[in-house]
Amino acid sequence: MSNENYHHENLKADLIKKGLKLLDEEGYENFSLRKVAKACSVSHTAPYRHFDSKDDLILAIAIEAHLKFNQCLEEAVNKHPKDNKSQLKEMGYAYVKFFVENPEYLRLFFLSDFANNLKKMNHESLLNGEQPFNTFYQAIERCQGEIQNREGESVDPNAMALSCWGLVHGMAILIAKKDFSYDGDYLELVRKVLWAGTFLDL
Amino acid sequence: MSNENYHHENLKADLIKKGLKLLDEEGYENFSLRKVAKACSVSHTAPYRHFDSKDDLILAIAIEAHLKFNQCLEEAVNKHPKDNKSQLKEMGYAYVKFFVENPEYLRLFFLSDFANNLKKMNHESLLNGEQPFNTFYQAIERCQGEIQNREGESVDPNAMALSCWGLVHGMAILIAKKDFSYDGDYLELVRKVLWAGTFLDL
DNA sequence: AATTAATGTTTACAGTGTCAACATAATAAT
DNA sequence: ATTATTATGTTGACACTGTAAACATTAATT
Repeated sequence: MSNENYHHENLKADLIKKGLKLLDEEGYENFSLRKVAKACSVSHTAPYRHFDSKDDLILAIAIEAHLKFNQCLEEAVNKHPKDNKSQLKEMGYAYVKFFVENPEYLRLFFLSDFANNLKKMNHESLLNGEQPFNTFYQAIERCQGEIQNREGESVDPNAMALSCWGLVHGMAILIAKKDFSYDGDYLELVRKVLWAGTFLDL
Repeated sequence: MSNENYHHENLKADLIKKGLKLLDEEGYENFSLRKVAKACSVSHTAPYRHFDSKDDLILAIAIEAHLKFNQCLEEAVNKHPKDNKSQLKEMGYAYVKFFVENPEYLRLFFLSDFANNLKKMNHESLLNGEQPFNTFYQAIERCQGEIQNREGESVDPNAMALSCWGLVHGMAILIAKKDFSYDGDYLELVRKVLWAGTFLDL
């Protein structure tokens, strides 16, 4: 560390941090490698010593964001230590809330390179129990025994998973993207949907 | 039309057509104005005589695609001329099917500039009854009188709309993006979810 | 027939991701 | 301790992008 101007103490971490900030501020569309480099006061090719490509940096940022997301979901679970259904409902609410409050993460999670990045991510660092979709999925599985439909039959686990996840995911996107317009408190409406006695009371 | 090489008979329509094709083939990420221009055998700035910007062309393409989407939804409605609930279920199925078969349209519809383009579109040419989300929304409204929850109470229209739309939208995205992995026929599973006696049987 | 508008082309510019060649600092091997 | 090696930075170049300005040609209007 003799010449402070040459070696940036921890550039890799800084690129992720500043990159996430840039993404928040300017949006996915206006995100560029060179801007991130400039934000870190470093030459425009310096990131290549730490990331293979732009997509690779975005992937790293996405992983970072997933950790935040996962934390939100787990906090929701912990609100209802012994009630599986309430866990799942609370988690659905947190799921929507997270994306409504961080709409830019939607693109990061689900659009960065359409399945490619996310697929890679799933197979790598997030498979060690920190994957939010696993967190969500597991909560669904814990409920499975407790759910019947109106005829008292048990429910197809796959149909239930798709249904729960789809509902929550769809609401999050529609609201975050402002496609669903409603003249009131969106999150309150979500609460109503999830606790209406229909969700999970198949 | 004396010199065929100079004036391209109907460049505007051709740009939209070839643009849509390019989008299908190369994906949103690799879509470029110059490629579309080249596909139309025209200089790279010619599109600017018909569209203000790249986003403006994409918007026009998105409108074109919405018409296709809308057609799918209306065909679904017409399968059940007098049964509002069946109309809505069939429409939900068509909704998912459309995006599963045309995954690239997801980005076009919901990511082209995050609400900006779509918002413009909603306020312009698609407000004349051709807007698919209106088609969907109206089907929901037609059902409203027929739906009660388990306690026999009528359901908050807004909660119902968000719930129906959200479920279908979410399933479409999760499946199209291959985030929901299932070892079987996805569309059959969707059918099961929608006809399980839970959807619309609040 | 002359003027104007519509629709093309060429050229130029700044911004992008990425690669190759080079420079410096930190580390390992002698 | 000196040297060789590796890690991490910089500079410069390239092809590609969107877009604006200046110019050219054809179609439409007067």
